Amino acid sequence: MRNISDVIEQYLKQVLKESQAEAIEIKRQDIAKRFECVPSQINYVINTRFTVEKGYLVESKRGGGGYIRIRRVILHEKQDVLASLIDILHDHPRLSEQLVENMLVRLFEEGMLSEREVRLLYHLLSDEALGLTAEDRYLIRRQQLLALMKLLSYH
Amino acid sequence: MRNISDVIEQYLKQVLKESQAEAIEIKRQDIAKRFECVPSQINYVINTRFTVEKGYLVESKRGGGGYIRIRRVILHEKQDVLASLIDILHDHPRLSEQLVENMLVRLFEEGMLSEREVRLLYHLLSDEALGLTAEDRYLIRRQQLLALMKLLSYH
DNA sequence: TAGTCAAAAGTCAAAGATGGTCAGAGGGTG
DNA sequence: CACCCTCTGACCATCTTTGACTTTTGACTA
Repeated sequence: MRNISDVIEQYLKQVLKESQAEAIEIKRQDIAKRFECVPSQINYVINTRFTVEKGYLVESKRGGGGYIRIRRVILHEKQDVLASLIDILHDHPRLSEQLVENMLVRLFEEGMLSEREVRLLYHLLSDEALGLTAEDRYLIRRQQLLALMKLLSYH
Repeated sequence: MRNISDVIEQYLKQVLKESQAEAIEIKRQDIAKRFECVPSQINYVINTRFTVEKGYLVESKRGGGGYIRIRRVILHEKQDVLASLIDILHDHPRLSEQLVENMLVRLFEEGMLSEREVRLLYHLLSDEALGLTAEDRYLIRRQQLLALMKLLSYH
């Protein structure tokens, strides 16, 4: 594994998988020690790898007895997944390639898109395919992702 | 071998062949050092020798833990179909919904897209989904259809 | 009860680590 | 000689790592 962030990401996902529960609680300090990095590195990993659109919810508490709780979001209804993704679309003015990818992968994990469809859509929505200005790309992505959600909602 | 680019090309192909995997991951810096050239030389080699038409796919990541991944792919046997569609794209400045539909259906008939994929793409490329001005829609459609062809050109 | 303190976790910006782009110089070949 | 590859380096973009500084919380104390 090339960088420490990836290693920590894998570790946390492993722990999450092994614990049957839908959430795990960690101590930032402990994880930082285990991987010999500064504590804020853990925040970086969480902010970039355990995002809402990827299907994770993170809560935490400071002070004595503090913790970081990472929760895998489980939504049973497809409509709920779509609704939450639409919310995310509205929350993010800048729809980066990364965000688009995260959302598409999420749809795959939820069984709403095939792997091939994800690749296909990701390529069409990439910076490279769209060209234009960043602002225009954000707009197109929003439009097309909304159209996608709409289509998937009455599959 | 007369120039360094050819040497690097051979080297990378050798590594690719020897590793059983279908992809290799390199560090631009390392290769540049090994052949005593500037890093951007590696980009030159990749851009001129490892193109999609030649059956290679290249992905990369910047920053800490960055890499360049070169993947061998098998070209789709229906290159002629794609080429003719690309010609059509270039011949038509105004890519109407109708034209888009025709092209997608053609790809379906050639077995290159599933029915669902056609529906999906048609929806995303529709006037309704795109909004904007007619001129902008033509542009986006061209860009995205070209990206689609490129993607379909290999397995 | 209010104040104090230490123990978490959070934020943010700078520094570090890679890879990408582009335009111009250099060189070989018809 | 002209033209097309190659090669180079300055400058850019992106992702990661680090550390100083901030905020929150709970326990202890006056």
